[in-house]
Amino acid sequence: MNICAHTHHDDDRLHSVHEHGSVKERIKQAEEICDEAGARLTPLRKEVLSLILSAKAPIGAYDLLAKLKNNNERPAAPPTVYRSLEFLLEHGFVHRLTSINAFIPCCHPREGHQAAFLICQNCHSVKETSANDLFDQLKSIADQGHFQAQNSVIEISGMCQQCQ
Amino acid sequence: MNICAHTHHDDDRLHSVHEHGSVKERIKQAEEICDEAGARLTPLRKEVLSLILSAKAPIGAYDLLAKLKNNNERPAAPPTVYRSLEFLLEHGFVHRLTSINAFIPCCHPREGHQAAFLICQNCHSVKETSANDLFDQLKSIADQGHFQAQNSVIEISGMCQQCQ
DNA sequence: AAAACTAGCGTTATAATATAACAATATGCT
DNA sequence: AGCATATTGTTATATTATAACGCTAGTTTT
Repeated sequence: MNICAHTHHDDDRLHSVHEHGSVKERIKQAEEICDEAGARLTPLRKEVLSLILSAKAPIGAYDLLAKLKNNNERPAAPPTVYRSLEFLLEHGFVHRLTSINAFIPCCHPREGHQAAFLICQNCHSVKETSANDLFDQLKSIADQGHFQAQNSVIEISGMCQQCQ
Repeated sequence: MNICAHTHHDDDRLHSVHEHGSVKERIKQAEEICDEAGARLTPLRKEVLSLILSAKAPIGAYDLLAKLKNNNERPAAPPTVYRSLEFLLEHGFVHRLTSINAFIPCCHPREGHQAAFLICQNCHSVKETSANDLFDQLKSIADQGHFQAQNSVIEISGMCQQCQ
């Protein structure tokens, strides 16, 4: 099992930088992935991804919209943001946290993994965990129900270590 | 592990009736639980619960609102529904499916359990599973992240047996 | 090169989901 | 009855998300 943090706590941020690289590096990685896949990381998409990477907590669509408007002349309306988010989700660069209607970067965009999230209700930090055992179990539950799983949402809310 | 269905498929419905009793019986059970807990299952709350029990698929807040308006003279606005839902959620009579913004009855209101849900994207049936092993694993993930879990959302979307 | 096609984005409008704030009424308690 | 509290009514608005249509620029086809 593997836990990655997306947070504003200093210690975690250091850890996070070590693990994930700077925003710039991660954008560059996204560009490479898009090149390989024949997808287009346009300036708009890049900016939205960059905003999500820079945010130190999950960020909502309308917060992204506001930042887009602040940052530049580019006109921006809700579909501008949602379309970019759709692209970023499809290509695995970000995750949607459905229980809080917000978005965070994916720690391991190449892996196409499913993840479980630990969401701190106090400081809004999020830890992304790729727990293979967990997903094996989920799969066995689905199998026992003769259910063909396509997509899973696992979000645990509570209190992170720093906030306890 | 234990799987319960909330669906309109005939075979499942029979199964479901056998398992859970009729709407009337389940309302009665809710009344008993409220009595024990000193909570008040008012006519409004009872009606909302009854609507959720009668629906053969997850039902949204505004659908409930529309049915309330149809059924009687009682005036109804969004807060009417949301407040009842809040009560029913708190007392474990219903679950919220955050990935589809809808509500279903809880199969085992006395147990105060956490559940995982298998949501069919085709027929909108839902199976509720109380998978203890799964929650043990979740707990161990949370522990490893030194995270104090309060609430978990596990929703798997896909295709149920009948729809495959 | 002109025409047809397409992906991406702009723009306007609206749908769908949820809550805040305050007023009125019902219920339980002494 | 009088008081406190819980519940519901009511109005307004916040928040999240999508539909529908048009424009532009780049690409492909002829």
